[in-house]
Amino acid sequence: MRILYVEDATFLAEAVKHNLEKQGFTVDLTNNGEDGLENALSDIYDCVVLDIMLPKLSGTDILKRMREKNVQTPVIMLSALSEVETKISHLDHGADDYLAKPFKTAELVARIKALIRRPKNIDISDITYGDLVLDKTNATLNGEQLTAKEVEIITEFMKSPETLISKEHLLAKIWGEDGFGEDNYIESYISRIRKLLKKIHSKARIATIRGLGYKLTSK
Amino acid sequence: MRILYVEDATFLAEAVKHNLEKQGFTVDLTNNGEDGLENALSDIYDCVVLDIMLPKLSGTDILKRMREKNVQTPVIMLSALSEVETKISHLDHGADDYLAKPFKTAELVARIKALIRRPKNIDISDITYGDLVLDKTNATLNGEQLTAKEVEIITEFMKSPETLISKEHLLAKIWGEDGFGEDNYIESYISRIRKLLKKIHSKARIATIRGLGYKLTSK
DNA sequence: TCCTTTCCTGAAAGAAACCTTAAAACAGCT
DNA sequence: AGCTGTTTTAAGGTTTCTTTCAGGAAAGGA
Repeated sequence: MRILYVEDATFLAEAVKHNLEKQGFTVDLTNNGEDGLENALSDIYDCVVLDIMLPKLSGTDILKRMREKNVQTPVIMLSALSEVETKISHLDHGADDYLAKPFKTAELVARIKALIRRPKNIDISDITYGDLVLDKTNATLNGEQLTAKEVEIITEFMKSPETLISKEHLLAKIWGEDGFGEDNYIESYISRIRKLLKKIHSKARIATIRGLGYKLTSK
Repeated sequence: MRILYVEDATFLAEAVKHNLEKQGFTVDLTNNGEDGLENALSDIYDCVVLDIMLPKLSGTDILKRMREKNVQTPVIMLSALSEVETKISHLDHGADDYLAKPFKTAELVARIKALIRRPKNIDISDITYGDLVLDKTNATLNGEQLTAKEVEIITEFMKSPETLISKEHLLAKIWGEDGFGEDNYIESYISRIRKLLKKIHSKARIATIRGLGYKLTSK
């Protein structure tokens, strides 16, 4: 498992690198945005960790360019206090996760592992889970026509099945930016998606975990 | 929102405290490093403000000890020295922000608010103790579904197993602030958690230490 | 031992989170 | 502009969690 870590604070970078290597990862370290981008575009990594504040080219820019070039490596963004508000727009731009500084290395490791073990075929048009087949090109779930928002939501669940997904996450990822979405948007869509699952006679269902979120499960 | 402010200059301390309280914060004041550390380690604050020059124990030391003990409360450092190097070394040690004296109270208030509303990293790593596995991602304990409050309480115990945890601590940490909780809340939940542990057939149990609190133990 | 305090526990009331439905607002077409 | 399908809003109903209450059990002190 090979990881690219772009970070200019050498002190931190070395510490984290050491920790990740202890976990059996191979870690490439880059201390500025330009080199970081170049490495990231090589598309050989299993996961890319980007600090936001970087010399020459910001982490946000790297992420944007990666996705433009259709490099779909999982990305985790790191940020310090002042950049915190941008969390949502990062998820929007295709980051897979986000971690505020300071963080525990153990937590970064946990998140990297979570990203790496999740199914690879994410941006390919078909995602499957159990008896479900989501065809993003045609916007159908097992043949049933979906709306744009339905596709986005179902994608989130199918990308990480059996995993809790919070309303905040969905709002940030799908309604984006200033997150001025309401919980009820989601409740409303969940309701419709459940109807759909029933119609399809899928074994999978969306379970609610009160106070925390939802998860797609077939247990 | 509860704030700890460790400052030996009484004049300044009182003024700042007053201002913060006007903003609706609850403020605990400590005028020396030792007491400051003790309070900080209680881990019930939403933010800790540390002067650096303190009698008995410096702010830097308090910060270091906090992070050692894995207390991740946001910390703002105050100091008369405005040199860049000190700033950096504090941020390295895990401070979240830094303010040079003299400062305007409004500025401090603004920074505290910024820190507090910052989205917390949700710790997704599993916590284990003996035969127990708390999966915070899915809100389960050895597979059993938990409610939000149950997760919070069990987290406290599993973070510090074999350690006495007082009701006051739990109330402050989970029900927050002004002690608007009743002891019986906890007794009630402890009861349910014990049932759960039995159901799981765990060797661990929650022992009562009369008059003082509870602890998670497997002895 | 008896009395007081503290704690436990189950059941019921209350509160909060969530679900569902239908209608209004909106956006993209022709 | 009018039509169509999608998204948002709103409201009331439902479920589940949290708090409250009350009676009983255990612990400790006199």
